Amino acid sequence: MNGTRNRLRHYSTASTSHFNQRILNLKHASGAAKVDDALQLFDEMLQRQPPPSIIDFSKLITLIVKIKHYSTALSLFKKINLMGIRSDLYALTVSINCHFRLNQVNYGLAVLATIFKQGHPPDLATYNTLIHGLVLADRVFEAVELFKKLLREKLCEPDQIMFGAVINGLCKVGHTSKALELLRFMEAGSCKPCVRHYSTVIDSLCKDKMVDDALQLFAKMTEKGVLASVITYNALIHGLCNFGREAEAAKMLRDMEEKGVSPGVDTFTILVNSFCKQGSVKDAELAVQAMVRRGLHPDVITYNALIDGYCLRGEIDKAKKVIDRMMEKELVPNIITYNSLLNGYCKKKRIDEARHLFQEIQDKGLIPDVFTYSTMLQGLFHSGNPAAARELFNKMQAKGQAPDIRTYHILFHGMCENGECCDALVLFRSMGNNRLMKDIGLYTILIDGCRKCGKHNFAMDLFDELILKGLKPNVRTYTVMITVLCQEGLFGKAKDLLRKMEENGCLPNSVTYNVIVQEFMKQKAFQEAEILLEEMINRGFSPDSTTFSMLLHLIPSIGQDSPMQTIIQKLTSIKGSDDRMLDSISGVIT
DNA sequence: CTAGGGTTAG
Repeated sequence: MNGTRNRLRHYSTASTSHFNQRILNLKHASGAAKVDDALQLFDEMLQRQPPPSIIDFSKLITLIVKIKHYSTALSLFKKINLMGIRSDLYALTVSINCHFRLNQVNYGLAVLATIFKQGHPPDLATYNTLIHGLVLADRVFEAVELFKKLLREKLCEPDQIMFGAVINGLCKVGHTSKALELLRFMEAGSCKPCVRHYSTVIDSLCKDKMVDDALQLFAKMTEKGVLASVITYNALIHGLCNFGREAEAAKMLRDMEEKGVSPGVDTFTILVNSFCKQGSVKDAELAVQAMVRRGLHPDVITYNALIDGYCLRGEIDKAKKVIDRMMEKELVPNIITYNSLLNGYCKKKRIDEARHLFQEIQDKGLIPDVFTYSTMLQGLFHSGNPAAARELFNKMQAKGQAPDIRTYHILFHGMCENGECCDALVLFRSMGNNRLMKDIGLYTILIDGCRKCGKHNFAMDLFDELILKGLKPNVRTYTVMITVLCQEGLFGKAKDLLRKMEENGCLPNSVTYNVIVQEFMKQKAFQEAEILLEEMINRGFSPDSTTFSMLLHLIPSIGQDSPMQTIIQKLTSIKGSDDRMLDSISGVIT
């Protein structure tokens, strides 16, 4: 009797270790066959008598979860349960995770109910899975509520992972200040924040345009002896770049290397992208050289940034050369690569080549996405073919690519640009009460579109309408509206609106002032133009080239002691002050 | 926590 049991146990252990070895082998395997191999192993395990334990099955299924085959994982759990093997807390927690990832939150919660029914209290890992899952499913509020309940009722002691999930959730929904509070709470307590927590909040602050606060937090973190990681630096470099602070970003790169943190391909890609966006592809190329010198290989994303940079400047041939360069490195251009190229053609109104490329993309087996269609739409409108554009707009929906807000911006702008503002308004009205009707950008496009079509009344009605709806006009909306009023000769109202926008917390910018000054000059309201010109200069804005040349043409016709004369003098002396921006940058990255 | 593409005022 005893001998039999021992032999059995011995046999069972041997088979388990056999499976364990194969599970371990699979763990380090990669490629497409991995799932198939795992499934085969699963079947073998299922047939084994006596069957392996739930622990062994969970090990295997966890591998399948890691490659994101959540529904497969769930079906395997179901199979073993049908075979009479009961899930333990670990297995149930993995199931919850799968349901959440599949956006089946309610099923996940049903599994939680099973956990309670089985009489095991959930452990920290279960709660972490729940909170993380709720955040992933965009149910951050519930995640935070659960977290608070756990704290309040002392159901568990939150660890760094739980704090991390909550901080991440708060940042995700834009409550960065709450995340910051939680970070302070951690600093004061026993579960101290680590780089990940700081990095999440730093990244979120940067995305909230509070780069300086992010830098402050970075300094504080360093003071506390927490070492920054590549991710921390990437967030800061990205934030700085987004606000044109490339020189500081480059300094940050230096700083990280001095501290022994190696920048990654992504770090350089951020810089490449940023240099391209602000028009300096030359610096972008230098950044690529710098990364290669460090033994890093530019990837598709890096090359795409460069290609986009060239396309934005209309240098399509150079962009194509970059594509050749990346293909030599055996990197395959993707839809994003071609979208940039398509955008290049469309912006240059090379519509035949754009159409050709659009076909070529599909011949290559790539599927045009919202970006592709939106870009092509814009090209068709821009080259004066609104009918073809409308047709494509229908086609994209038929092909299952739903237009997004930007597609609609392009559509309505395109229609108005082609004199179809009445059709645009009809279409706008027919769209019902969805998010589009509350989009201030779309209203701005329509107002300006009606203005360009000469329908000033429609423009003014739209403005009243958006105010009635409680929408907040932005600088662009006000600027367009001021133009409408000026062109109607309603100078008093235009000036009132200029004051009112400020009262509403929306400061006029350089474009606003240039537009109003130009309109006043066009209609020979020189006194008014002069006052506003003075005001704009005092606020640190300078006339654009149009305003400037209008002023120059005025010189012969105004008196020597006119105030306009002194303004012109003032202007000629500050000319040329903007040209020393980009020099410092190329020198910093070496 | 992790870099890339399409949109609106002169």
